[in-house]
Amino acid sequence: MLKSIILQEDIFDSFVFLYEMFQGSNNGDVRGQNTLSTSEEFLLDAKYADDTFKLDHGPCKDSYLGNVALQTQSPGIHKRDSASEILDLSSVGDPVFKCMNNHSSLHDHIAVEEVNEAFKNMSEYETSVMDSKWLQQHEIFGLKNYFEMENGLSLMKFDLTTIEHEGKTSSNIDYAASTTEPVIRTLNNENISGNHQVKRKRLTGSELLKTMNSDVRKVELFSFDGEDKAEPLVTQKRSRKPPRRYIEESLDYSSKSSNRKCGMAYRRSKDQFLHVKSQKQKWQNEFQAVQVFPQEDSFDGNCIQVPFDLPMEREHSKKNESFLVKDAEDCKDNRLLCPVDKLDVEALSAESQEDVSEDECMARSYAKGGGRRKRHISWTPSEVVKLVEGVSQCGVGRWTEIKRLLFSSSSHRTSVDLKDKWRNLLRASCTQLQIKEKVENGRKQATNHIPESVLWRVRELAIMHPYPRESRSKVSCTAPAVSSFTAATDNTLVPLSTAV
DNA sequence: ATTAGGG
DNA sequence: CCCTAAT
Repeated sequence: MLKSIILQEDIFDSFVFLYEMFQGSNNGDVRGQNTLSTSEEFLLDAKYADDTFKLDHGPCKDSYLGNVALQTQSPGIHKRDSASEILDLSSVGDPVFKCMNNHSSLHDHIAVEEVNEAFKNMSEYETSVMDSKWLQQHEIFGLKNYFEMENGLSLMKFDLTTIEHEGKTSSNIDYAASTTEPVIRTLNNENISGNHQVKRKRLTGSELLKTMNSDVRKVELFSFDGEDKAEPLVTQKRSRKPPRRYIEESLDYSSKSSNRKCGMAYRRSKDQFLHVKSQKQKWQNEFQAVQVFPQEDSFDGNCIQVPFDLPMEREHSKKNESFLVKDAEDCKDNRLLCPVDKLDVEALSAESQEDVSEDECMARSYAKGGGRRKRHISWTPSEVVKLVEGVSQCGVGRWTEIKRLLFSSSSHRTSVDLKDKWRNLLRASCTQLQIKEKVENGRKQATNHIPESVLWRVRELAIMHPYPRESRSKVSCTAPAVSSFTAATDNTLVPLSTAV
């Protein structure tokens, strides 16, 4: 039960409560109704905390950690790592609580001993609820939780010094043991360092940690009063479990031939180097395992992940709301976030030198994000035209050839991309044409940024070179519409001459 | 290594 | 776009 209490987030509040109660009720009658309710509260909270811990806490909402200044390449710090990150403060000489929020009655400095005394005076309940001995040793454990309190106005500054771990192949459990060693050890903690760590291990994949270096961090807690002026409270070394991003990065670094980290490099080398499939797939699997990992990294130090997912959302909303954008615009619609992207857009729309700038931008974006997913770059109409032309020349399915002929300059747009785009084009043309047939007078079918003429060519080409299988059904479903139209049109099977 | 196809 | 199977 004690370990559950440790996990409890509002432990500090509980301390405050007990302290107040202790002072208010004047040493004497602490085992009245209040105390009982306190005990229950503790138990309840403990249970709650345990549950939430099992749920792995989910994403963090508060953002006060965004100010954390990272001084190494370390990818970041898991804000809540529960038991494994309980600070080892047992060696702190005279630990004090320091209140940084004014609304608490426990202002300024309060010696832990006082609180401890408060507990001791609850003679009847200390055995059932609190373990005074344990409390003596770990008075401060609530401080860590205090770091994470919702009203936290605190700022954590992590001074990271990575230390080369001797045995690089230390298992996760070993690592965890060393991580939480001083505090956890005394906590009769089979549940914490046993179950939970094992669970964590399963999620992250034990292999990932094999090449980890353990890093020891000196944690300094600052309170800031509106200003940047920060006052160091506690300074303590600790070793912590490597966060997800860190895992990924060292995976990248550890494997020399892995170009996965930078998408550009990966794509490029894909064309040039020999590809070792088994290794690649192994990495992919591991990355997948990592991605399954619950999103508890509320922030990633040097990782700007947001722009990767955000644009997609933006794109959707934008498409729903203002869909009457012109063709020139909508190729930029999903890249409005960072100036780099705007650069990229401009480079894209300026079709001539798109290669160089694209590469540059891509490289930059990948360098930032770590490149777990290729950035979604909208297909420009010119690209679509090129693709259609390529299909008309080489035929459907010869994507590598098309890429070599027309997309050799653009290093993104792999052959697979071409294939996918063609598939999408097919679908788009199908639906759009259907819609158009259905609603002839519909106002400005802006639903497709692709020029209609291009779509017509897509259809023609689709008829000429029917797409292997899946689109066959799609084509067939739209075949009547097309056929009717082709019947109406003069010559549909001469697409090559019909320039766009 | 490429392609088709599902997600 | 990503991932995978099939070739």
